[in-house]
Amino acid sequence: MATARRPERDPTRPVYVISVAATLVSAHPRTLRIYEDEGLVCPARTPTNIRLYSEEDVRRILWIRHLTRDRGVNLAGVRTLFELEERLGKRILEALYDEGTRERAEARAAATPEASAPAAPGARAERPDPTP
Amino acid sequence: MATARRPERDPTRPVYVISVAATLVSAHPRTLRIYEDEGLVCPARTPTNIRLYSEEDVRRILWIRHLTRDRGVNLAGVRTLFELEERLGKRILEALYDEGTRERAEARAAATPEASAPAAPGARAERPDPTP
DNA sequence: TTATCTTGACAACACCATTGATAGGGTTCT
DNA sequence: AGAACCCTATCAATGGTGTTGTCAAGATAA
Repeated sequence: MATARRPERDPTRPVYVISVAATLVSAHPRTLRIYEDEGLVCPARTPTNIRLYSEEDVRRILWIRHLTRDRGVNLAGVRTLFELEERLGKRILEALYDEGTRERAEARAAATPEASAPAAPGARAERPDPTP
Repeated sequence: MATARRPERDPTRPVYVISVAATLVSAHPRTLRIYEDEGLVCPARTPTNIRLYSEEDVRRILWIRHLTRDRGVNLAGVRTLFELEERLGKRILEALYDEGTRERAEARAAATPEASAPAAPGARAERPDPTP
């Protein structure tokens, strides 16, 4: 705090209302509500029940969009993938994005402690903290 | 042959023609051909081009049946799950079947080197050895 | 006040999974 | 040789899914 230059860059912070989030992921608000009904995303709510999506929520939705649109996976498949990811502990989905290089991925996993994902396929550049 | 007591217990051995394999997994032969067209199974062929499914092939198909019928995952989702499994090295799908025990799964993964699968969920007692 | 949010229902559209039937032709077994 | 199975390929019916869209009646935010 103090400086107030960088207020709160927490990616878990709920900030986007549904219309904004829908625009960010190129989907209909209706679609986002369906994702929530299916248990794939859980946006926060204001005290007055308005949905607020965080960066992380948006990222998650971008994964859903990628899996469904680019890979043809249905929502049941997405649910299974997410469940598997949670069960196994870590970001297994990103392995799909390392096109053809498994060995190097393992080497990198041993080298870097975090941050190896080239962001979600549809996601733009996900910089953890540029702090200009 | 010889003793015929323990002929070949190799689960990779191609033994079942399509009609038999279809019966084993409760599916139409047509369906099995579709799975193959989709690249989800690769049964061996006789020199005269007849499909022969191994125990492993049958198990794989049982996984497909479980994922599609019980979990509602479509074939694209199955493909993604299989791809992920191959990318990550090993049997991640079984984590879905360990109802509610992740920590123990990790402990077991460090302990046992192989063989932990309780067979495919939908699979009925999976007789690996009819041995007539 | 006006725009945007909430839930719920209904619908259209195109695609998908599965089973099934058909055709013409090859293989296996009795 | 004949029956029963396999091959590929095509066409179709059935039921389900993903996505977008709209309408309603009401709460919230600028």
